[in-house]
Amino acid sequence: MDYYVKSNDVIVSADDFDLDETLDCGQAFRWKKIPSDYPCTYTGHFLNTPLTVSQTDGNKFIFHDTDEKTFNDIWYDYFDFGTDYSELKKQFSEDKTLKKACEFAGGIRLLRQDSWECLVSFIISQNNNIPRIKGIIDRLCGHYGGIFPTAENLSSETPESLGYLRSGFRARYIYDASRKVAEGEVSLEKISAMPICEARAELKKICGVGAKVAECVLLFGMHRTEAFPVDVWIKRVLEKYYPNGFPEYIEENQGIAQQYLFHYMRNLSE
DNA sequence: CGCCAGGACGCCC
DNA sequence: GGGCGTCATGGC
Repeated sequence: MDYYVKSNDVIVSADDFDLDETLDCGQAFRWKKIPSDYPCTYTGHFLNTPLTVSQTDGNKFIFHDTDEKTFNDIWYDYFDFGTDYSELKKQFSEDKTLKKACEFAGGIRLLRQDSWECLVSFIISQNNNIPRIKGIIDRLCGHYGGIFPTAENLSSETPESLGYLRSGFRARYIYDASRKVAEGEVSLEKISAMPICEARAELKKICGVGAKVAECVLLFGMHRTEAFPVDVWIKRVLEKYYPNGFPEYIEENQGIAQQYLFHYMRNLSE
């Protein structure tokens, strides 16, 4: 990754990075593709910091209206520019199926998202499809002025007052997560530093957080790259390509491998 | 219309 | 421990 500042933009050249593949592969739900003069432009947030970013050609990116400090303090980490994905994909490609998945969408990067937003987002994700998950989160943020609400914000709601989300049975789960986090009964900060088994158990204290959601929070919201969420798509991958188990040598990065496989399997038939 | 979705939970055996 | 029905909503 290399960059320079030009007027109000930070211009980045980065390999192993594709905006469509990274921002629309089911790890984050709040980035929106918008029309622009560039081939591909997305707008979104990390916490309260907004960003509009374009991909101009293969490996050139424009972080619009961004100063050098904001880029270094926020976006460098958010887009995981400190990780060598080329090296990771080289390791993954020792496995035949993963090699195909990496070739299919080699521009996926594991975003370092906010743990609280991830927790709520993946509670909403259960037994749900991606377009509708996005809709519910959109209504949630819309209700709070376009910003993802804090646990304190949401703990003053009730499952009933969350009706505007049309999130169904998940409303009381959102409320329970908000209350427990706001009151300190569950500390996401402490969980992120725990050994992974303890972290899983701690997350599951929240109603509506089971094995899959806990794994997603660990992977996407705490960058625990050994976390391995198994949803229906990954279940199909495991049954079809890994009847004897997933390669052990990938273990500490199996969450990242999972992202390539998820995207590969989901788009295979399209 | 029916089937499905980045599942969790309670109940049953 | 594993199997099964239920949960609310809407995308396709």
